[in-house]
This record gives sequence, structure tokens and C-alpha cells, in this order.
Amino acid sequence: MKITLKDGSVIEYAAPKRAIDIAADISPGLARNAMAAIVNGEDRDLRFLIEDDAELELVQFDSAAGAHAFHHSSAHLLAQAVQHLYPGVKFAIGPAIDNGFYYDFEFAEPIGLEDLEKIEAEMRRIVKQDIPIERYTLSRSEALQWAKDNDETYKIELISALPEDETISFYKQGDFTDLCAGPHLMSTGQIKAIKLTSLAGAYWRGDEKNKMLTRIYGTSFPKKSDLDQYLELLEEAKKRDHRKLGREMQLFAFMDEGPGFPFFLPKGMVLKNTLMDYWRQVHKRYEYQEVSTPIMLSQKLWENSGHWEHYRENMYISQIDGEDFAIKPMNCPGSMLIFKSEQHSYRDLPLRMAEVGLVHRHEKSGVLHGLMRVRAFNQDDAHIFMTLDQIADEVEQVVHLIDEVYRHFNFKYHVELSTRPEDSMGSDEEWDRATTALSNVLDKLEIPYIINEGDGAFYGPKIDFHLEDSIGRTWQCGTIQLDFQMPRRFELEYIGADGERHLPIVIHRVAFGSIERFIGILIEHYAGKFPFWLAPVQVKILSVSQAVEDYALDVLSELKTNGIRAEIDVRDEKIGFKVRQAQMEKVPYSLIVGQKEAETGTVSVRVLDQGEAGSLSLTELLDKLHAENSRGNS
RNA sequence: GCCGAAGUGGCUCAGUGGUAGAGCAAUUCACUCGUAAUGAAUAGGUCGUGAGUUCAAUCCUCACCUUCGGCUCCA
Repeated sequence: MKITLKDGSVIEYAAPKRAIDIAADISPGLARNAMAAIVNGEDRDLRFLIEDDAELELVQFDSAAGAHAFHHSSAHLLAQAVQHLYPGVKFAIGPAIDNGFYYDFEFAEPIGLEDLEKIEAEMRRIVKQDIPIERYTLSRSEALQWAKDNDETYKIELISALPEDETISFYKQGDFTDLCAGPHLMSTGQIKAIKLTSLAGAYWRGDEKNKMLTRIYGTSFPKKSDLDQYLELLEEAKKRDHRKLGREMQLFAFMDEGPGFPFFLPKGMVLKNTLMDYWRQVHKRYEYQEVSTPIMLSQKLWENSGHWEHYRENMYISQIDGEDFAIKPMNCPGSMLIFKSEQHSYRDLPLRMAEVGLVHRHEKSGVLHGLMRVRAFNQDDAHIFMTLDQIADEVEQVVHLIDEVYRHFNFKYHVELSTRPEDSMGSDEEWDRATTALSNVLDKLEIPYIINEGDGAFYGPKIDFHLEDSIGRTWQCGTIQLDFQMPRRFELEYIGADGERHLPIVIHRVAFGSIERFIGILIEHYAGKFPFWLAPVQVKILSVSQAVEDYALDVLSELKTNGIRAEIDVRDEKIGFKVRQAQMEKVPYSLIVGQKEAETGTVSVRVLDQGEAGSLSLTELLDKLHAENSRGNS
């Protein structure tokens, strides 16, 4: 048989051979570092016996498939350790996830964080023993018998859900056996670096009606140094936490009196307004009109829009003069009413109506998270009313706009296409048409995307933009949603070239998504060190001694007159102390002024994280700052 | 909402069944200073809220509120 490797080379064997043995033939290092095999495109064990001509890829930890096998075996290792320490525990599921693994257990007695260390120690002990991992298969009925014999209620349920004729694979390492599709490592000895990271409750099968199990999260690496590097990344993320920086930099706050409702402090407001100035410039250039619609509207409107039926549990309800009203969770119905308030010609279309609207949504208390998940937020919303044949051009233009905005902040991003959810309105035919329209645009622009089955809005499919921040985390921000339903429900119309009434199509779209969340992401992306144009305080003037206070104040007023956001520190403190404080406040430029500067009409410039940058005259300084500020223009 | 953890001066955190401390910050004073912490003094807390146990509760018990880590959900 012929084995074709990834690099195109071919090895021939007279008899069937296991993937691991082929790896050993290629090099001992590969045999040692390989985690799994991909045979003819399918994920397999290294112990998989290749019997015919095949394409073979041997994957190591640096590939997704290799890491997956490694983490998956780590999950089994965790389960084995738990079995040793807590006899009688019941096992649910234990998959690999990004950056690690978890396993769900049903413990007889609750365990605490201090137990994790014990479990970790037991895991290390099993690793030292270097126990071989073996694979075998059983028929469905044999597997079921195994689960019943061991009183594994969750496994019984898992096996019962499989087809009758299914052959089920098992993995056994010493005294621990688990049913599992694999692939798995050859032996426990390969898992050199382990860290159990957290303990959490999780519902069986993710359904809140089911029993709550105990989930143990962990991460693992083939090398200790890789684990350390990962733990450092977690530390870095902690330092960047927008909740911590938001408080330290006095940007926003949360109060017990309004859980999930952010308060913006003066500096946070400067940030927000600067961001919105940029946003308005972009949208003016893309020919959007801006509107504003009420926060509270009659319940009848929400019944008409479908929100009452599909979105009610997230809405805040109130009454005015005995009539039921709801606080808007979305901006669209308001915009529909504006469109409807006038007669439109096909010549008006596409009509791009933007609204930075404040929406309120009742989120469950457990999901609130700083600015990332709040109960009141501003959406940089827009509704584009258009004809059927304008769909492609308009969607394309929105894709360009979002791309431009993300690039402005140096974000990379990827795109997902979400299709019809179960709870939705409209006909299959319209959903197909809308979904195809979106995918056609992505195909035309050659933008790769993954499909998110059943994750669309209740009124239409959507393109989601997931941006990636400076330390590699992704966040969903922009979306483009195509809607045939709302225009019909609101009986929108325009007069076509033929003089007849026609139904317009609507695009709902956001670029930032939520201004609040976007600000949270920016804080973490920049670690609080905003680019000059966006920084709430751009310049801080530090006087060396009281003798130059007057000059320092002159510099301040000159900067302010020129539209620079400047602060001054003329306290009776040493210059080193003031410099330190200004750096910790993450102000982009510190201007040190002393006797020398006062006499020559200059300032000594210090750049955040870079140090001293020489002296400039006031005119030179203003030129420089104006140039920097213009980066905030679109 | 559910599981687990936490809540002590503006911030970070000690601490004890006999009504509380530290560092930073703040205020005042002295120093008048050249690029990441000058020194001293002062002030500031009914220990998240409510109830219970106790001679006595910040500490033990219960309920509630908020926050944190997850689950589910999501911009």
C-alpha cells in the first residue's frame, strides 16, 4: 500500500501498519511529538491501523486537531484522577475546548477550589506512571450493559441516544474506562504540564431544566514553558480587564442602584463622544441620514413588529395613562414608523436611516459583565430601505463600511453567516432568498465565512463580524441583517417607476454593535493606552516648581484654545512623582515645563511608554498634536 | 434565572464571638525640587442590607442585594 504524506512524499508498505509506526519510520521525534493522525481527511488515533492506500497527516500540538486530541486525553486524565479520589462519582461528558478541556461530574458531596490542587496532584501521579491508553469497541447493547453495570446514568443516556447499529469505541487507561469517539494520545505520560483553572456549575446537556453538574476546567500543554506562557496571557488579560481600567481611569462605573446600567463619568463621556464624532464622519461620507426615535412606545407597536411574540421576556413594560407601553429593546420599529410617515418614490431608495438608539433589554442577572453585557446600551443602528435589486450593492457597501471602521482600530476580524432560527417569522422561501443574497455578497467579495446554523434574528438571516483584539480574543460586534418581514408587517411601500406600490426590503445593521461593549473592547485592546485622538486626556502639563506655574498655565490655555484635551499638575510635588502619576494615568503626552522651558517658550515632551522625546516650541508642539488628532478623522 | 465564591474607609487587602487595622489615595504643613514614589501630621469605616442565635455579632445561622467565575442567553 502507498501512504501519501502531507508534503506529497510517498512511502510504500507491504503490510498494514499503524499510524504511530509510520511516524516512527519517518523520525523518532515525530513519533514522540505526534498527537493524532488525519487519515484521508478523518481524525484518527495514532494507533489506527492503515490497511490501504491512504493520505496521512501526523498532527502535533501546534495544529488544532493535535491540540484537540491532547486536551481530550487530558480530560480523561482528569476523570481518572477524580475517580481515584472520589469513588462513586458519576461521569457526564469531558470534551476538549479552545485552550484546554473540561469534564462534568456529579459528585456526592460538593467540592471546593482547594480540592483542585489534590486532583491536580493525582493527575501528575498518573502522568508519571505513563499508563498506556488503549482503544476497543463494543456494540451498542454491550456498551449499554457496561454503563448499567457501572451505574453510569449519564453514559446510559448518551449511549441510548446513538443509533441501534452503532459500534461504540472505548478508551481505557489503567483502571479508568470511558466511552469516547477519540482520537486520544498513546499514553498518559505525554501530558507534561497541567493546570486546573476553575470550578463551575453546568447543566447536563446545557439545558437549565436539567440537573446542575460540577464542571472542572483545566488546560494542559506538552511543555511546561507553554503552560507558563499561557498563564502569562491570562495575567495579561486580567491587567487589561476593562472593569478594572474603567474604574482606575474614571471612565465609567456601576452602582448597586442600577445593576447592569452603566454610568459614564466625564472622561468616559469624552471617549464616547470622540468615538461618535468619528462614527458620524464615516456615516456622513457613506450617505446616511441620522434620526432619533422614542425610548418608549405603545405595546400595540411591539405586537405589530413581532417583538411582543418573539422578544417579550427581554422587554421592560410600563404604563402611560392606563395604556401598556414598552421600553424599546431594538430601534427598528421606530425607524419603520418614520419611513411610513411619508410617501416614498423609488428615487428615494436606497434610504439609509441611522440611529444611535438607547435600547434596554432585560438580561438575566447572572450574565451581566461590565460594559460587555449590560441592560441598557446604545446601538449604532441603521436601517436601509431599498428595492429587491439594490440588496447586493447595499450589503456590499455595508461590508465595506464595517471593514473600514475595524481597520481604523487595527482589528482583524472574521465573518459568520447565521441562518433561520426555530423561533422566527416568515416563509422558508423568503428566508432562502435572503440567506442566499447575503452569502452571494460574501462570495463575490471573496470573504471566507463560517455558517452559524439557526442563529439568525427572528426576522431575518445575518452576517456577523467577530473582531479579534490585540491579545487574540474574539468579540461579536457588527451585524448585517436582511429583513423581508418587518416592512410587510408595517405595510411599508414605495411608488415604483411603474407607478405601482411596492414593498421595500430592509437591512438592519450595526458597526460597533453596542457603543458600550465596543468601548469595553477598545479598553482591553489598547490596555487603556488609547491612541492620541481617542484619549480622554491627551496631554498633561507638569511643572517642575512653583516658580513656573504661570508659564505652565499659559501652555495649558494655549492647548485648550487649540482643541487639545489637556490637564495640568502644578502641585507642590517633585517632578518624578508627577511623571510617574501621569504615566500611570496612561496620558499619551506629558509636557515637562521648568525654568529652561519658560525662558525659551518650549516644552519638554515625554511620550507614554517611550520616555523623553526632546524639546519643542509651542508652535511645533501644536502642529504635531494636530497631525496626531487628524487620525481620528475618517 | 441556576451552580460555586466573595462583599471590611475612595482603591488594594489584613483581622477577631468582647463594637476594627495596613499600604496607596485624600487633606494640612515643611521642602522649591528636572523625567516612574520627599518627609511629617490629620481626617475618614454603624465591617453590603434585614432578621435570628448569644450576656455580647463585622465574625455563627437564615433571607435579600450586589459583584466575581461558569451554565444558559446575547450587541
